[in-house]
Amino acid sequence: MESKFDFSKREDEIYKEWEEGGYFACTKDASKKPFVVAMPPPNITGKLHMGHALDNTIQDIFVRYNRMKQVPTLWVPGTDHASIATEVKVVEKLKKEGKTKDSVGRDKFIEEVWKWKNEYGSEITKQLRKIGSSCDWKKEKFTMDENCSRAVLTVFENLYNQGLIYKGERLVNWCPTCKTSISDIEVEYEEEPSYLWHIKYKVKDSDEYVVVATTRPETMLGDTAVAVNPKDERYSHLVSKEVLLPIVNKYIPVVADRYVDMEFGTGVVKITPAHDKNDFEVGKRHNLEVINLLNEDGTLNDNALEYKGMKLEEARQLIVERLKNEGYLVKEEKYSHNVGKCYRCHNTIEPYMSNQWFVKMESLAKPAIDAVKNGEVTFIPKRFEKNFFNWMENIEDWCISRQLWWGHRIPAYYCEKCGKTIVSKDKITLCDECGGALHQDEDTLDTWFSSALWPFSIFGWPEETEDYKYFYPISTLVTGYDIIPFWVSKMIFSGVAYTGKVPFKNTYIHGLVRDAKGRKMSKSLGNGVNPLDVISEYGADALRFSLVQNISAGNDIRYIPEKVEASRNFTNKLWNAAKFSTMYLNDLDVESVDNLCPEDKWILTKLSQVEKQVTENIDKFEIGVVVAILYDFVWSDICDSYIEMIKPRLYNKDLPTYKSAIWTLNKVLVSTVKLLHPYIPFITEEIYSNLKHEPGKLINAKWPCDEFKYNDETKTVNDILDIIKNIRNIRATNDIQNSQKLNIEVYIKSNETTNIFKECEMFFSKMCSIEKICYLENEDNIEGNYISVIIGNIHVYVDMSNSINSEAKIQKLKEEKSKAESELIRATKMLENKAFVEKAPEALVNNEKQKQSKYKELLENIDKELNELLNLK
RNA sequence: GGGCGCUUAGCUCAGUUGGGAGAGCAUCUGCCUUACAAGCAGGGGGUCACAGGUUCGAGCCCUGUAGUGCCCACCA
Repeated sequence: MESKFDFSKREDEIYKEWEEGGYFACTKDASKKPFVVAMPPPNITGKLHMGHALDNTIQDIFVRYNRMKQVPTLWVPGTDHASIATEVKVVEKLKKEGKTKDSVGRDKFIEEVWKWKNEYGSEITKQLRKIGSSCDWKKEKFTMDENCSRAVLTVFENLYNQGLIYKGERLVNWCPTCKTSISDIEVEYEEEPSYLWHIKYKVKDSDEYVVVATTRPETMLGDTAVAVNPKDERYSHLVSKEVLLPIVNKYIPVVADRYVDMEFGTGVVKITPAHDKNDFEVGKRHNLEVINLLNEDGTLNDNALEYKGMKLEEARQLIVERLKNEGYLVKEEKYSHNVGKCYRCHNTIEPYMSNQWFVKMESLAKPAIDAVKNGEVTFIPKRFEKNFFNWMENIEDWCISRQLWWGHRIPAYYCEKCGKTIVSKDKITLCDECGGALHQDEDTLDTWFSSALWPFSIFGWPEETEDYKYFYPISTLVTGYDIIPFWVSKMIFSGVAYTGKVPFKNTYIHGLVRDAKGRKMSKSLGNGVNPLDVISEYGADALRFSLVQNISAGNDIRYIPEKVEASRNFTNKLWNAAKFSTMYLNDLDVESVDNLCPEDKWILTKLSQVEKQVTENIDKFEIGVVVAILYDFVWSDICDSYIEMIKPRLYNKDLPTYKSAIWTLNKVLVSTVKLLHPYIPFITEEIYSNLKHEPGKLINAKWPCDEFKYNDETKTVNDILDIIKNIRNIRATNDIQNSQKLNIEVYIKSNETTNIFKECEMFFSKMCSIEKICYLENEDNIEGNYISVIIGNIHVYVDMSNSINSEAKIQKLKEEKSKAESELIRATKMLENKAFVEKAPEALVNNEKQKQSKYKELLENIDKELNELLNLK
């Protein structure tokens, strides 16, 4: 084996072998329930970031684990057409060429986007290969594929026919930069400093004024009323009178509406139905005129008098100036408030009247809520169910139309002759009523409309394909909590509504990857870490391992470079252990061995225990726990203990136990790389190829399920390791170098333990430089300068006569004494507590009793030794 | 305003039905011992945010307080 794993070269090569060898494909087996994962499709404009790295590592862990358990396993990859993001990219590209969307026209533009997609859209899938995602690329899907599109159109038509999709003039969130509507959840709010302007309106036929407070004085051009609270006695006499709207110079009514908060501002609100959601509702209740002030690009339109053509910001300044000059402005108060921003371009969103398509949510939400409530879908961790309920129970109708060209065009057709609207999943050209020509709706659908269908559209739904029948619903969805409202909840209600089944059983929710200071990684902060850079420096295995080490579901993790380094060190440690074992593998010419030593039985038993724990925890989605168990097993048990214990055997070919050491080491490493493969797939595959095992690659090797249970050997070897640690500690505290040999005398009560102990004698010389071991018939005759180590039923006396440092020894004994005393007190106190003895489980009480007698005995011994030493002085 | 988290060693975090506080990194001491200095051996370090409660027993369950973060709502 090479001295180091050349990850930069081998990771790519190994991945190629897997992909070209067809190892990612799933062989259907009707007798087995498959394990299926659908990758959250990244945007075709996307670049791999740490969130993808984490999300895909977790999916890959579950996938590789199930594959090795010989479950038919399928992971379907794919990408999302990302309407806004992609359209923006292509518009930018056209701009550089001096063209615009309109100058090239719709058909040509779409062509351009496809060209762009074919050129750049697979960037992200290449990058996903770099981190080792074992998905079946032959089944890769795209949300604008024929199949997926068919699903989208079918759903649209069905929902329309059920009356669950409607078109209407509504106030929507309008992004003047992207020139499209966006849904409520696509608006992000940011707090911005501003002013609260107090403006006075004169009451008609009276000398009285009312003062309104507003953060948006420019919208007064579209005011059609002022409102007060019906209970507000200050203003009740004004209700249904009229006030003069400054600048516009027209009278508008005073209305009473419960929406007005008497406590806030002056208690009088200007009502602009066309540009504020609440005002729109008030307007509906009072039949107010709706005056739209804006063009699509966010400039003011004809209704804005002399401010026509200006940007809102510009108009605001002029209007405030003018109000001031004309004496209408009574107060200018500093105020900060939330401003809605587009989640794509981060420009300010305007509430804007337009004709849009909506999905009626209420009847769709309910069955989805039920599916989660009755456990058909579970969230891991469970607390995210509350998030889901909170979102679904307060859901409003979903605005699904977008004024974009890239995406699924809405399958609604309008008759130019009779005006009829026909919705059809199939392309139609003539009106079925009057035979007139039809033209299709210009809008496209929200990207999330198609991703909502992902778990079944990828299998060919609405066709009842073989794949759909076998693979749907998928087993586990893995995603971050930030897209529960965008995507997870939509998939759940869609699955239930259209296929009659929940789309997935388990939803594993992970957190966000933040920077070392806990900040969200973002372009504007420039604190993003590129996973590809990390991979080229440390390897994909190290990155994967560091991302899942010590994580718990749903909680954010911080990206800390030292953690990757530690992970790299771990993979290196594993590599070296394997390299060590391969030095001897040529001599392993037998299938099985019979003369196993206690340490072999010990490590094999530990392996069985680890295998069991790993399986149990991964089945509970406890990835962080699994990683910790394996890390400890490899580093501490295999490397620090087992390999050190068998070195004397390996260094001597003539020993009858030479081959059993090699056999065991190989056996343990083969199983261990299997257990580790889901986390660090590349290096384990490479190591596996160097070990002795049944033919084949690790990626689909059989998950180990060896059952070794040598309890006596395991207990005794554990105790011996404990004793060795104590002797090493005695050396350190007494400043005794390893070059100076020590002798020990051993007393063991049980014959069984004595036999095992005797087989392990050589550990003492190798691991803590013990020269001579004497066995005692009883302990009564112990005399002279000894330090005792008592572990289990093994009593070891370290002969200190040649390494006299009586001060240090007295010190050490005193420490031991005080420790033993406090332990004894603790146990005694607990046992004196009647309530404890009566109510605690019996095993626990017995345990304390055992401790009590053990420490009593220990204390006697220590006292004896101490007295001897003190008498000597 | 409504909801959900978090607070455990210097740092980053685990801690799964309540049963003597853990890891990695950092730190200190001693080691180039023929798998590995990306290493080996040993050590130090915590009133589990605070205050009450339930319990024989609480990091864990309940109530409250403080700090901190996120999501939803959007009072102009």
